[in-house]
Amino acid sequence: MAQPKKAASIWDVARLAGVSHQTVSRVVNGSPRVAAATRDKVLEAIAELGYRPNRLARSLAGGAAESVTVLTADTSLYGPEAALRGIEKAARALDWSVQISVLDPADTHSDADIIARLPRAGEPTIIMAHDEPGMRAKQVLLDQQPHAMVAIGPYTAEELAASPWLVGMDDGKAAAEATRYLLDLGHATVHHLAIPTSTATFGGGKAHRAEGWARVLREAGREVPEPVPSGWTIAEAFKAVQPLVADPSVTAILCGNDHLALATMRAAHLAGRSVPGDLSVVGFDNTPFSAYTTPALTTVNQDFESVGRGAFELLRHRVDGSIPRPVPGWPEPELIVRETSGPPSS
Amino acid sequence: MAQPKKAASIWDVARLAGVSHQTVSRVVNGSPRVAAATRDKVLEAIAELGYRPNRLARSLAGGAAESVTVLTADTSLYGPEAALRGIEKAARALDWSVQISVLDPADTHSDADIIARLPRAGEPTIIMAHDEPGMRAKQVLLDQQPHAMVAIGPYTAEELAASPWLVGMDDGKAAAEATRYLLDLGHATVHHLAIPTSTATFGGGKAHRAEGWARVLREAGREVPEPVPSGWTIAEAFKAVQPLVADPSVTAILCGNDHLALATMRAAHLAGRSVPGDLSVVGFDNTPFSAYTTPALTTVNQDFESVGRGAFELLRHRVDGSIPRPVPGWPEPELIVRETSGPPSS
DNA sequence: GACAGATAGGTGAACGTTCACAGCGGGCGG
DNA sequence: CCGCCCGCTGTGAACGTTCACCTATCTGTC
Repeated sequence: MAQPKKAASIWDVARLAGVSHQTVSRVVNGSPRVAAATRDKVLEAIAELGYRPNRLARSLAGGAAESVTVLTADTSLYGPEAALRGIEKAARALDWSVQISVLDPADTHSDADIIARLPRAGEPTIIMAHDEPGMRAKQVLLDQQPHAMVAIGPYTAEELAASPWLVGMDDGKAAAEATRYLLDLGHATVHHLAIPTSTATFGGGKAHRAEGWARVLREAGREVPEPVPSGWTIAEAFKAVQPLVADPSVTAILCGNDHLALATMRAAHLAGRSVPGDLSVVGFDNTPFSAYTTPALTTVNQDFESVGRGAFELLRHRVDGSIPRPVPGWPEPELIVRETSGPPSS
Repeated sequence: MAQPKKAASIWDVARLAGVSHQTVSRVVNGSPRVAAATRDKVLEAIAELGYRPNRLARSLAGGAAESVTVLTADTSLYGPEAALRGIEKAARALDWSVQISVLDPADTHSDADIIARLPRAGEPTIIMAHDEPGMRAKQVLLDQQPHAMVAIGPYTAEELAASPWLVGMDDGKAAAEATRYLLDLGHATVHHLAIPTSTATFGGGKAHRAEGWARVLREAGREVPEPVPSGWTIAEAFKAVQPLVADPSVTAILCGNDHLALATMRAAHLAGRSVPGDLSVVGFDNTPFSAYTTPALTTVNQDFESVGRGAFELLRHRVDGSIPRPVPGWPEPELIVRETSGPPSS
């Protein structure tokens, strides 16, 4: 089996079935205006030749795109990885193809560079990055092809409602909830080990983690300690969090994600501070491993995979111009209390 | 800026520069047979129109592919994720585009299905999956387009040398090393919590983790306990490992990857067995978090990102028919001893 | 001073599909 | 019995490239 010969084209099928190439096209695309007998002949020829439509040609000719390009931050981060997974799943179910292109914060991306990432003009695109290159990409695409782009990120309900090309969850609200929880436990204040995107736009977006944390502290009339900026890697977090765990007055740390939380736990352990006895640690994202650390991590669940799926659905509707059907919902971020949080010891 | 108009084509550039479309093509592709003056005119026109070649059209017309399709297992696994990252990085550096398509073990994939994943016949492809669908995909592509495919997986040095389309590291050897280490520590035997791909082909591939583990045990004349099969998720591993941690005669467990190891540590902790006092745990992959668990995980480092990069390089050379240059090497798997392993207590 | 060979550039077809439109019958209303 | 519309099908041109091949013009050689 499996002849290494050239793949059959629509013309080969047409010849074999004794019809025109256009009729084959109609059958393939499920047009209703084809007689049943003809359809069968064509279908038979398709089966015999093992014909498969060529995606490239289809797109070139201006047909349906059936392809998404995902512009993303580093996929070693759990959020982007999970969202990508959701997108891929949803796309695969509809037989769309998925391109990925990582926006490296180290590169400077000109507008043209970003457009060059797309296989063709108007290529449906999902942006998953709220750092500088991500924001720039968003702007470029918004200018050039607003109908064929969707951005995933931390947005408030109002932002989501105002911009039909935005998809995401309100990180700020979730961070607020977690902070309030720690305050209610009796902690005088809560410190924050922040992910890069959170500090970069700190004070800007209402939906960012650091912002939600700070808001609750202010509202409660507590001291708002300077957030401690960390890089994305665990190693960087481990280094950045040292002063925090060394300070006995620090009794609660809200971490920008579960990796940072793990680094914090490790650092606390080495500094001789017990968790949650001396120090409460709360993570973010409910990364799969977080339920299995010892002690198990208290964290905020985020269903990134569903968000990815939702982004894909929205994009699809925007592209084909159908009524912007409400994006299928997903679970709100939710605090999951496990073992790393408790009342302060003193 | 940024007119939402249709993108400029090669013809628009040709018209503006006062040359033929072919000359533009030559300039774009860096053909030497263009007069300097003409080239400048064309370049100027390109700049003015913001022209970017259309990838789709280029591929359709039979030009260089500049595109890879990655057929992969679930990207939530560290190995595939890291390798994909390596591929994407290498591809981006050369301005190639990357498609991803996940092979779901739940689906039955017919040969035609697999071919249908490719945007076009002959599309350069990398396969990263050693489960059933992955093996099938490998076979299909080997039949149809051996010159445009590369497979990543656990292979021995001999397999690698024999099949120029294979790339990978010898997991079996690494597992053997880890097992020998535990034996040398004084453990009577070593138990194995196995990843799905390892048990599925258990006894088959010499390069599989379970195989390397069993080999060392046999060579040392030790009892070879039945390997305990686990699913990929931490939750599944946690469940699967229960009998092992409950058994006081079990003093050392080699885990198929770091996630399984984390589950094992957690289970051991809940069962009241201390690590490494009562039980030594060794993981696999050196997943980023593994250095920051408490106690820090002893594991086997695997540089998947480099392997991914190597696979891309190899593919590129195979596609353009250049001498199969030796794939740039990468670090051999290496045991990293941290805190979860030690001599048996009794 | 004619001719081979190189050098620069152009022409038309091909890639595999969709889109816009034209044609051709047959049924049905007048 | 004529004409009209509708259901089905075919024709030709696009889409944006590259490829194979052809045509000028210039250079140098004998």
